[in-house]
Amino acid sequence: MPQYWLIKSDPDTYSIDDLKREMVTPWSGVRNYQARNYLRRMRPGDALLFYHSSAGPAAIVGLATVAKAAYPEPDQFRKESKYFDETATKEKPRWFCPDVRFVEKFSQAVPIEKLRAEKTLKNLELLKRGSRLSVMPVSSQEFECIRKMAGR
DNA sequence: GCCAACGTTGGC
DNA sequence: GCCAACGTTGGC
Repeated sequence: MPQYWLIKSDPDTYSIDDLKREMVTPWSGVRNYQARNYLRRMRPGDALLFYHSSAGPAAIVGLATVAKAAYPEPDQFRKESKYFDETATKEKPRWFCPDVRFVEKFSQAVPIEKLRAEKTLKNLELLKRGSRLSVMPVSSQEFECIRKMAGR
């Protein structure tokens, strides 16, 4: 059974359009342990809701899928990277990233305001007070609800 | 740009 | 191991 997840990205840094152009990208740069643990649980074929944060209006803007299970993230070893982590070693990597593949960009994005108005989504991690997790699981019911809201 | 909420760091 | 200070996130 595929699992469902939501991944956040600041579109000024990396948008759904960037993913559409690249098609596949390593989901690197996550530096939060809970989010990392979720990334490590992802399996090829899992479905990903792509969320744009910080941009007016914040919204779920499309779908992606896991192309490759998480592996040690290269940036943690690269001194010149902003994600360099001197505590990480090749023997004991600290951070992991899956490869993510573009699936579709919604013709109508689902803004956070509409998500909040939906009863089915009342427990969605994204909507919890002060939620800052950038990777989170989504139930199949929540996933289907959001897909319907996007007109799919 | 503001600011509340949160995770991390580091002194003790 | 506590907790204050700090930096970051993210909605508005």
